[in-house]
Amino acid sequence: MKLKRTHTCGELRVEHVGQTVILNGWVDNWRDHGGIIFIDLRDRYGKTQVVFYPENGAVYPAAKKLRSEYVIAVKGEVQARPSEAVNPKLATGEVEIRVEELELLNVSRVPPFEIKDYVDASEDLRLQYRYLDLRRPRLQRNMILRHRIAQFTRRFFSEEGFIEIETPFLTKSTPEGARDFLVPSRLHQGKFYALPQSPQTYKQILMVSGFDKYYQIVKCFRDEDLRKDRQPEFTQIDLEMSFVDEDDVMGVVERYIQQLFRQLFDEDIPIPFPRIPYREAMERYGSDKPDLRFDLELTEVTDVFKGTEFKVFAKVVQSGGYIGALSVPQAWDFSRKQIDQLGKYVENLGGGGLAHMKWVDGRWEGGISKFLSEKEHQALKAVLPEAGNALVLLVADAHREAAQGILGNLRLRLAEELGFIDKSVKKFHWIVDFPLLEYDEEEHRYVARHHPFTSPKYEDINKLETHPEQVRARAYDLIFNGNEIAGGSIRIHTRDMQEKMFQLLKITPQEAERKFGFLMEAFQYGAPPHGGIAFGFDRLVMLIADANSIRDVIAFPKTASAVGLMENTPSEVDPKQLKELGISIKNK
RNA sequence: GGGGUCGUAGUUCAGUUGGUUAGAACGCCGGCCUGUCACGCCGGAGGUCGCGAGUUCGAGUCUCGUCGGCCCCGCCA
Repeated sequence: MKLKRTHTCGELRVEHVGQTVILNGWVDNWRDHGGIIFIDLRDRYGKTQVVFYPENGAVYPAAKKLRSEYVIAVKGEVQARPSEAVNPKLATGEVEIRVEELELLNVSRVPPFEIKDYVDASEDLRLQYRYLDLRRPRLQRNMILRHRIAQFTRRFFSEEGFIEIETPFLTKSTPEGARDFLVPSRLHQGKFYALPQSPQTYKQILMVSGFDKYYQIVKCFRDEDLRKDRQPEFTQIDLEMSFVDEDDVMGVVERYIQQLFRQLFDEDIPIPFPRIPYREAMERYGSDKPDLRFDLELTEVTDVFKGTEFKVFAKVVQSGGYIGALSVPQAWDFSRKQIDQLGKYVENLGGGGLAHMKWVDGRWEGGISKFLSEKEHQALKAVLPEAGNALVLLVADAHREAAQGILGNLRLRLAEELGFIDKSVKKFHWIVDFPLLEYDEEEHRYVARHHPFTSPKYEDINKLETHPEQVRARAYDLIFNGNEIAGGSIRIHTRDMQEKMFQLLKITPQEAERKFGFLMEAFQYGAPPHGGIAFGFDRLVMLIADANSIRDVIAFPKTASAVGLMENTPSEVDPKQLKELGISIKNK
């Protein structure tokens, strides 16, 4: 190319008037008036209007042929626009380039969709032509935002004394947790590496090595089904610190979030964040990641129905279950159809059903009201929050948390439907005191709720063998507007405790040795007390960018079925490659 | 693995009870236009109605299957 840019397309202002400049970029929009031709030239910095006049016989005919997404270089003088032609919507809107020279750097086929934020295209098309989608201002903004947050993150943790250390991608498959992506070994046929679900064990080993404060912005891999906020490969901000307790880890995270919003967006986020025990979150909001931008709390009404004639509830009460209610004044006039839809939603969540009744003008009506006694009517009214007319939704289940979870989902759905959520509000809080273990019905054993390296709370250690389900973990999750954006814990750092934990998880000493022997051995050489946390980086960026999906903040994401539409992955491989790996494909 | 939803022009969508030649907007192509900026005006081209069966005199429309996108449940320590 002859004409190399002297400025970007977002740069020129009135003070450049009179200068001769060169711009490079893409034809964003062209307006041919028969005589004068205007072209908006675009690059990632912005747009600048360039003007071709018919009097310039050398370039004018070539300008006539320019089309969308052609790549051009223009040389010319910056001129002030006539006052009536200033475009206030454009940062460069007070000036334009009177083109003297034009160089066509490349032509473009007509793109499958327009490179404009205001033009919609289906997501599969956008993913297939991801390079064009990424050329659009919105995704460019998202990627640049992601870059700024990543840069801030490195600067912040470095200044806090954290060392960035890379950990391997070719790692060891582990029995607990998510399904691993496996990588076959050519040099060791029949053996496999696993891509890391997280650098968990490596960062703990780094603590044993004395690195004290470690961080990394790192890819992690989990072979599980996708969601709008879950991709098979995703990025974590991973931290680990030695000689710390919960307050130290949570403290540095709070400073990080506060500084992030202050330095990047000049926004004040108050710290420390509230800490809500897991139990309380479930009781009040029916979620371990409640959205606190709106109220609407659950009410336990189990006692109201002690000795009830209403069979469904009677059965639940007898089995020691839970009955909870959600009283929604704003939904008091919901139609039969709307309530039926809520019922279907509950069924889809795996709930037994949704009971309802309405408090209208001082009395109960509709739904299950006719099956309840006058005493129950009064007791229910007394226990529910004071309100006028309201729709009351009731969920009963033998399993307390199952019922609460369903009510929690209803709470969220109703909040969205009824517009309770103020999008401008940012609510951060911690969930703490998680159960260490939960019982896995399928495997008939306890499994770690967080991961098997999480330390139990000191005061609960004596319950490890007698009441494992009551033991609380030294774990904490950071919730941002109802999204889990970080989770971590204080770890086990002695071999004895780690062995005890594996024993509780019904992992045999042999298996523990085979899978985690290196970690337990390391613990025998002066492992310091340590703990850490990991952020879902994509999620954090998604929430800050106000994007609808994690895919909008990842340059090359996969579809919901884990397919790369642009490059067509996964794909079959050459039989020769398989042979080298000692792998044969079993036909279905 | 299960549930929901969508699939019609290059794109975003409309398409009545199953009935003549499947429409609109944007984009694209051609013409006109010297101050537009999501320019304007005139004209034009453009369709395997995702794919495959079936029902029917007749299917974009109904049925079954299948493929794909998206959302949810399960799953995600």
